[in-house]
Amino acid sequence: MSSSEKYDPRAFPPVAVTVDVVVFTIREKTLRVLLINRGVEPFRGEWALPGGFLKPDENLDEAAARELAEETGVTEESVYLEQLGSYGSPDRDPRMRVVTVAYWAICGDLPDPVGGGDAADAMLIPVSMIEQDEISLAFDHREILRDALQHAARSLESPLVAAKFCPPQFTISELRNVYEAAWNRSIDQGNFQRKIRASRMFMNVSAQIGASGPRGGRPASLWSIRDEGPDGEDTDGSRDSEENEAVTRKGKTRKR
Amino acid sequence: MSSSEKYDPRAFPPVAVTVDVVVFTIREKTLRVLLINRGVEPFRGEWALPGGFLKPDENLDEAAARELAEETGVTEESVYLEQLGSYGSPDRDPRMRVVTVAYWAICGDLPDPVGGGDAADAMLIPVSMIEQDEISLAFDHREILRDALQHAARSLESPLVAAKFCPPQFTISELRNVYEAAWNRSIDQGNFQRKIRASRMFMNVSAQIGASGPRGGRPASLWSIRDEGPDGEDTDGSRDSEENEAVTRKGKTRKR
DNA sequence: ATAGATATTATCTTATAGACAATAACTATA
DNA sequence: TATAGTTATTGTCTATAAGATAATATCTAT
Repeated sequence: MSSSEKYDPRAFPPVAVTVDVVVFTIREKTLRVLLINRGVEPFRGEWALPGGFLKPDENLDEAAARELAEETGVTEESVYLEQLGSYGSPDRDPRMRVVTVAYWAICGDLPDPVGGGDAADAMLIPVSMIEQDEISLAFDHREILRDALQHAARSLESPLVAAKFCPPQFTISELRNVYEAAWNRSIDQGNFQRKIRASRMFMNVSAQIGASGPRGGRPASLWSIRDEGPDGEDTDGSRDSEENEAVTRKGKTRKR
Repeated sequence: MSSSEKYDPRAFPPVAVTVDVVVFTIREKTLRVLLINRGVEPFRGEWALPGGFLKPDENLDEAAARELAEETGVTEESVYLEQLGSYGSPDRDPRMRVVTVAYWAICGDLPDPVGGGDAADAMLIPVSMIEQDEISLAFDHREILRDALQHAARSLESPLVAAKFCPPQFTISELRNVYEAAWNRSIDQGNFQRKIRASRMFMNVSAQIGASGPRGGRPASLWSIRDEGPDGEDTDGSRDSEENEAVTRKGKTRKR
């Protein structure tokens, strides 16, 4: 086909375009994904990613944000939401040709009883259950979720992305828990601390007045994403590197 | 919208799905992209990415491979072709709603006079011309190309991807030229040599019997992608690291 | 006061990147 | 043939970062 006939509006094959969203969050130190139990055929009773039709007047990002809001109630612009890729096998939906544009999102705090409308059920399923085939997904959503996990693991190399799993103010240990949940291995406390402080991506709020955890221990300091300015403050004295730095994934410390 | 009505086939908005391909290659040590001069309205006479409708019986990857073959004649499976992302602003095509799935490709050797059919013209345009706004693109193809360039620059961190710009057998300097063209800065010869050899991603063909360049100089050895096996041979004696290693982008050597 | 738990800092070793110098092997030309 | 120019290849040095590991600080619970 030459490009001159590419945009002939009279002869395009009938295709429906949907947007699906892979919503990640962390619960009980476990990486989880939001799944909807389908109430209708096909795949009735199976779990699927939340999603829906692209509407005539919205672009793809807007459609994804809308789906995210409808399914979770989360509307803040602070949410991390990024396009993952598109899936369009001719038979991925048994009823008609559907191309879906997949997004993935990080929600630091989800309202617990998600789901609504006539969706039969909605749950935050640990991704380990899907990886171990303990749960089967509708359509090609297992493939989408696999790609999303891979993409998320890479994106987490930037601590700024990892911080999206955390509340606005967080301890360095909370941030470390994100990595341990997503990468499924333990990370050395001291080295991680050094890395994060040296990155200068975060700033120290309420210097060392965090509360102790339920099992005691020295209270941690609270951090938040640096709101920049030509040169932000430094509550403590660390003033090391610039602001590149990523958290590496090839370390050898194993999951506890 | 709840997921139960998501797949109602009777009520989906009319959308056309196309596939566009950003084809990169290197000519005269310059990174270039294949563009088609549009022969019809809208954007008649402007440059656009090659692309076309998604056909009823093919998936997205197949459609991209077909477009690539139709527009360039390249059909080898050795070509690097990867999905980039989808673009679906409601007004990106003035005539109707079109969602396009963009791909990007690396062609090591393109037949020079590309283009065919009733496409008015096809050319390999240096990406620097588009970056400097010396050429304007149809639709949102400038945005797509910008994203493709960014994605390609990151993908090049793996020398295996960079090697796709080269013929099956290549010298380390040819491989270095890929980085210099794509990242637009010079790279230290010695350090690059060390890096590539240490990576063990390539193997030494015809040990040191390459021909000299047109301006003389010590002849280079030829390399190709390692075809693995439990432990491939080593024409020379280097036997350093394992097989991770990426080429870093943050160096300070400036473009010559 | 002591044990247990977590946070934070410090040391040491190793690997790698980048800067830079030195050598090797060719072509072209005086 | 000698010499300059060009490219390929190897070597050395330094700075930086990662990982392992230990030491210290500050809390809770008993």
